[in-house]
Amino acid sequence: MLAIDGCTVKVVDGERVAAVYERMPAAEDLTDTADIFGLLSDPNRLRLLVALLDGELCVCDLAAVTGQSESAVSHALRLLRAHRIVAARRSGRMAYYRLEDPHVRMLLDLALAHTEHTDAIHPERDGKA
Amino acid sequence: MLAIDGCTVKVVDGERVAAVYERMPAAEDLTDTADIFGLLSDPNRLRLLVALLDGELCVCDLAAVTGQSESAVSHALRLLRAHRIVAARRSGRMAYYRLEDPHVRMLLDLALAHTEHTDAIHPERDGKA
DNA sequence: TATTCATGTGAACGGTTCTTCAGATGATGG
DNA sequence: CCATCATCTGAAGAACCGTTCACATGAATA
Repeated sequence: MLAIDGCTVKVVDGERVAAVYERMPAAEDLTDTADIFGLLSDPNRLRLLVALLDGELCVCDLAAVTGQSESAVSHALRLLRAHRIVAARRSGRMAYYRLEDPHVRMLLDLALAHTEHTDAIHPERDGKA
Repeated sequence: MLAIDGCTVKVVDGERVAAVYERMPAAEDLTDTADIFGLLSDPNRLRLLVALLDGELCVCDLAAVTGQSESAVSHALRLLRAHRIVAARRSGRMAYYRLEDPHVRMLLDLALAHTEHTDAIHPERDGKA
């Protein structure tokens, strides 16, 4: 038996449950991490970030490379900018964006390194053991 | 000028655009990667996966540790199972789940290692440069 | 200053996703 | 066989997200 936020729940392996519960990161940290993953969960945003991996690009070039409308790119960059994942440099009426968050860069590197030589799993069939 | 899927677009730095476009991973790979990130973008699913980092747990223990209904846990596990991120071992009427995908494990390790000592960015204020 | 151009923005529509509920399945024990 | 228990499932409603459109902003140029 284990008391979690005031409610007692039945469990099978109480000790493991208590131990895992102890090690569980704070709720706030988990939602922050989930937010980051959420920002990377859109193919078009992913394309933008991948495009920025080797250096800055202006909005219209980003639109060209990623095949999106400039408005869509602007919206996406706004989101990424709000989370400090991306930063803008102004030059006249142009805006040059760069990948600012080294943590996100690592996640991207790791993720891309693997997708290149792993067969993706498509959930057509249910993974019933 | 650059021809992308039949449509000619104006660009500022044509060479860079062409180079970046060359290095851009296949659309399919990008959507697969985005899907993975999407699966990690929900706090409750993240809790489940974190709970499974050190070993298998049954559904009801997962529900207890993560503070979700058993139904919600079952739905989440179904999704993760369909993508082979998680696998189930049956023992009578119990189902013990484990983290099956080493790639996802690496992403989780990397992400959690950083959230512990980085101040999260909350987009209350716009990140206007 | 008027025009053009790159970028930014708000509102709205359409699609997807998360949670819940009620019930199904399938194993266990009397 | 009947009841109970752990898990699974489908349907439904609400909340969320991404794209588009029309327009705003603000810099460059004439």
